[in-house]
Amino acid sequence: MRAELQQQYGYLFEDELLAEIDATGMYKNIPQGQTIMDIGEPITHMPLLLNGAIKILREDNEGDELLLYFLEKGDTCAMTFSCGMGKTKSEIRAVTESDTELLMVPAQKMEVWMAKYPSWQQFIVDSYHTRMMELLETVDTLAFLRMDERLLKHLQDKAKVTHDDSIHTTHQDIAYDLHTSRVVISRLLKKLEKEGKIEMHRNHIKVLDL
Amino acid sequence: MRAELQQQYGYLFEDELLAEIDATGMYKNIPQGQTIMDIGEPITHMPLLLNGAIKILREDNEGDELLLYFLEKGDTCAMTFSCGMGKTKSEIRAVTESDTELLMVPAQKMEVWMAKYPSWQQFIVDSYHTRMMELLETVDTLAFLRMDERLLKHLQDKAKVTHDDSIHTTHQDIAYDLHTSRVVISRLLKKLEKEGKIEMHRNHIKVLDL
DNA sequence: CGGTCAGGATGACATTTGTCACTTACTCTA
DNA sequence: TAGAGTAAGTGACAAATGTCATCCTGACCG
Repeated sequence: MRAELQQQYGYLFEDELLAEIDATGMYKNIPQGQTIMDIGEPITHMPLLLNGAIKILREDNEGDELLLYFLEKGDTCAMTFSCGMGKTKSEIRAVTESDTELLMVPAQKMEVWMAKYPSWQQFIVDSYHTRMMELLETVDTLAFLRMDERLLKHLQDKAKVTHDDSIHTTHQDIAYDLHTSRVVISRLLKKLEKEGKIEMHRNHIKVLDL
Repeated sequence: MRAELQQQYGYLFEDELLAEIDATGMYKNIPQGQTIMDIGEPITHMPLLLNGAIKILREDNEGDELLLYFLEKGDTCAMTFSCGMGKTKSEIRAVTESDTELLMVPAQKMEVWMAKYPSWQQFIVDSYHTRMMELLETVDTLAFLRMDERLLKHLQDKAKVTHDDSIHTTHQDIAYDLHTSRVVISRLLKKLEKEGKIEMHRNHIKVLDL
C-alpha cells in the first residue's frame, strides 16, 4: 500500500504528509459495482484513488441517475472535500467502475493539512479546477451534443478509464448512466455499429472509434 | 469604493488583505451587456463583485452560447482563479447582466495571497465549492428538466439576480442563453402565460410564479 | 431438456424540440 | 407620416427522443 501511495502521490506531497496519510488513511480494495459514497450521507472520509476507476453520479427527483464523470488513480473528488469541511451531506454518488484500491482519509485531517502542507493545499485547488473542467465538459455534452454523440463519447470514456476497448456492460446500464431508456440506447448502438464505430456482443461492446 | 469593499468582503477578509485589495484592485463600473472576460483570452485579472450581476456563458463549436450561472455581489468566479494561476486561457465568457461595479484583482497577487492570508485561501475554496454546486445545478437542469421547465427557472433566476420581477429581455436573448431557437421560446412563453406563471409584454416579461 | 429470466430487437405511436417561411405589430428616425 | 428594422406570433413540417408492447435469443438451473 505504501508503495502505491508513493507511486501515485509521491511526486505531489512532502514525505511528512505522505507519512501522515499512510498512518491515518484507511486502505480499501473494493470490487466493481460497489457504492462507496451516496447522496444524502454525511461525509466522514475523502477517497484518494490508488488504482482502478470510480464513476460519479447525480440523481433526479424520481431516483433516476446521470453520470457526471469518472475518477481514476491519482484523483480525488473535490466535492467531498468541502462537503466534509462544511459538515454537509454528499451531493453525489460514487460507484466503482472497476476493481478499485483507495485510501479513505478522515475529513477532519483534511482541514488540518490545508493549513500545514502547501502541497496539500495545491492538490486541493488543482483537484477543484480539474473537476470543474470535467463538469464543464459534462455541461457541454448535455447542452450541445445529441444522444448518439453522447453515447459514443460515453463508450470512449468508459474504454479509457478501464483501459480496455471491450466494455462489459448492458444496454440498460448505459441507459441509466445517460438518463434515458434502454430502447433508445439499443437503437443508437445499432446505428453506431452500422457506422462501423463499435462492435456489439451480448453483455459487451467493443469500441472501434477511439 | 473602499466602503463597498468593506461592506461586501469586510466580514471575510483581514484588514491587511482588504488594504492590499484596495491598493492593487482596479475599480470598474461596467454597464449592462458588456463582456468583461472572454473565451480564449488569457486571464490577467480576477473580478470581485461589489454590485450588480454577471452571467457566465459557455460556447459550442458553432459559436452558440449557453448560460451556466449568474454571479452576484460578494462573489467571484473560481474558474478564473486557477486559470490565472495556471496561465491558461479562459474557458468561459462573463457578461454583465445589469450595471455592475467590481474590482479587478491582478492574477499574480492571488497566488501570493493564497500563501499569506488564511481568509483568502478559505474564500477561494468556498468559492470553488459554491461554483461547483451551481454547475451541478446547471447539469441537473439540462439533464432532468424539459425546455419549458428550464425556461421558467431561467426567468426566475434572472428576476432574482436583478431584484426585479419585471425582466427586460427579448425572446431572442433568452433563446441564446438556453441554446435554443427564438420560435421555441416564443411558443413556450405563450404556454407559461396561459398557465398564469408570467405576463408578457414587448421587450419585457413579468414573472408571477416566484 | 424444458422452463425461466435477462438481454436485446423491432414496430407503432406520442411527445418534445427545432427549422423555415411568412405575417403582424411596435418603435424609431428622417 | 412613412419607411425601415426589430420583436413576436403562427403554420407546416422534420428530426430527435421516449414509451409501450411484443417477440426473439442466450444463459442458467432444476
